[in-house]
Amino acid sequence: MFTLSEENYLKAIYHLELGNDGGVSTNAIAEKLATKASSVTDMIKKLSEKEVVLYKKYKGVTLTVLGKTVAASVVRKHRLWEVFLVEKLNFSWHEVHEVAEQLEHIKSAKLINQLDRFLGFPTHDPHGDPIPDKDGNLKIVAKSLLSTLSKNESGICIGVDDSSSEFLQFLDKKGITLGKKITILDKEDFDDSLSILIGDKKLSISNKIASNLYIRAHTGQ
Amino acid sequence: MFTLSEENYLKAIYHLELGNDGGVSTNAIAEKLATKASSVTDMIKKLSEKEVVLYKKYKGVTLTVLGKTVAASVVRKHRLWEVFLVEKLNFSWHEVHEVAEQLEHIKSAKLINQLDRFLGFPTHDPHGDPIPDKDGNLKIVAKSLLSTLSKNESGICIGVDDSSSEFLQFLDKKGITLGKKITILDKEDFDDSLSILIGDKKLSISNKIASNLYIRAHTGQ
DNA sequence: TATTATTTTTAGACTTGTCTAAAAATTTAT
DNA sequence: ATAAATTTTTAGACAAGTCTAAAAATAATA
Repeated sequence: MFTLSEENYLKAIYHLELGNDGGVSTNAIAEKLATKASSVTDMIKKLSEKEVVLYKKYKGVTLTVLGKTVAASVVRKHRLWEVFLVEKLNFSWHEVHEVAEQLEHIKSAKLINQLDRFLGFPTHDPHGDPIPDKDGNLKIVAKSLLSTLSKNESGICIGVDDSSSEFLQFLDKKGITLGKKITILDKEDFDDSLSILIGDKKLSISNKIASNLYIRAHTGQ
Repeated sequence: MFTLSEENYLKAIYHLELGNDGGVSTNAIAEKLATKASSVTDMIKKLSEKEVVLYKKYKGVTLTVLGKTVAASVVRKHRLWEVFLVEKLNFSWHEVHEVAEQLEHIKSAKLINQLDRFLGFPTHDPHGDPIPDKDGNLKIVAKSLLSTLSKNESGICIGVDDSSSEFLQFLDKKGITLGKKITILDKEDFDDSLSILIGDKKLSISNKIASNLYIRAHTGQ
């Protein structure tokens, strides 16, 4: 069994490994968890003894198969609870993270399996992130950043890269939500801003916004 | 804000105060929380500084108004989550306690208010215990132990005194659930066992069982 | 490659919540 | 009312998780 703190470290390492493949640095973990590098070293030693991470001094850390399983289970719980909060308790997508951060540590296999069933076995959370299955596997959906589309291309908005409360509330204000069709009307060379059509509304958005929105990738046109 | 441990102490004191009115003893708290009296003394000092309990050395402890509010809020959360688990996630009444013991510490006012609404503002948990309202008040329903009824009297089963997993599973096996009508057919002087009619079934139960079942009290016959 | 800068680890300390063992206060019984 | 038994508190210790400051290792630069 793992403590709340151990679970948080495993989750952090899991997310960091998905970004850069190869070992994860002490400093990167420290920054992600808003703690100090020395604390990370201490915890890594403990996790290493529990055989959930591989660790060589000064060489960074990687999750073992067991570690990956534990981390994925925490992520699975986090995202299922987020779905619950939005679908059943009328939370907005920008309000769920903090609460899910607590709920993800509740220990009960039956609870999470029944919750999964109750929610209809969802595959993605309210931000479009995939929900790991019972074995920790996640179905990767091909996706592109809106900023990479060309003029006249279009697609369905399926996720966000930055899921900070501020960004999500900004999207709410602009009427940008998951599932909506977006078409690039024009691209401005000067500042890479975009003119888009979303639903029946025309909007102008900055490149920064477009670089944080995922669009379902097309095979054909 | 209160730590998990502080909340557990407040809850324990709250439950003990409902039983015996007057100050709660260090030993009683220690037994309830399966800890040592010395640990209780330490924690009581901290709670006293936080002004949630009144404490005089060697004289036991009582909750302040603030302490009672905090404790009731924890109990409210515990019982609402129990309703959720039974009503929505198909848990049995004997499976909910352990999980609710964890869920009761999740901090989010919106979560608990929305959960309350989602469940239809329930007034009692799956064991028949009342759910405190937002202000910590609970509606006391007049109730009697089944063992106190006389021959030919009847009533509705509305709760249990002992809500241990073993007892609840025993009741399941016998087909005794909340909401069912029970009629005393006969009382045995020898061992105070009862012959009862529950639904359309005749059962013989010991006095120990009858002393752990609550029946809605009648004003008239 | 030698030196500087950065990253990582170690050493020692602090907090929270717990424990054991012994002392002090209270209660019970003679 | 004094002695015995019980309850409660104090004193000192420990584990988990964190921190600061300093040392060691690695990486970057001249």
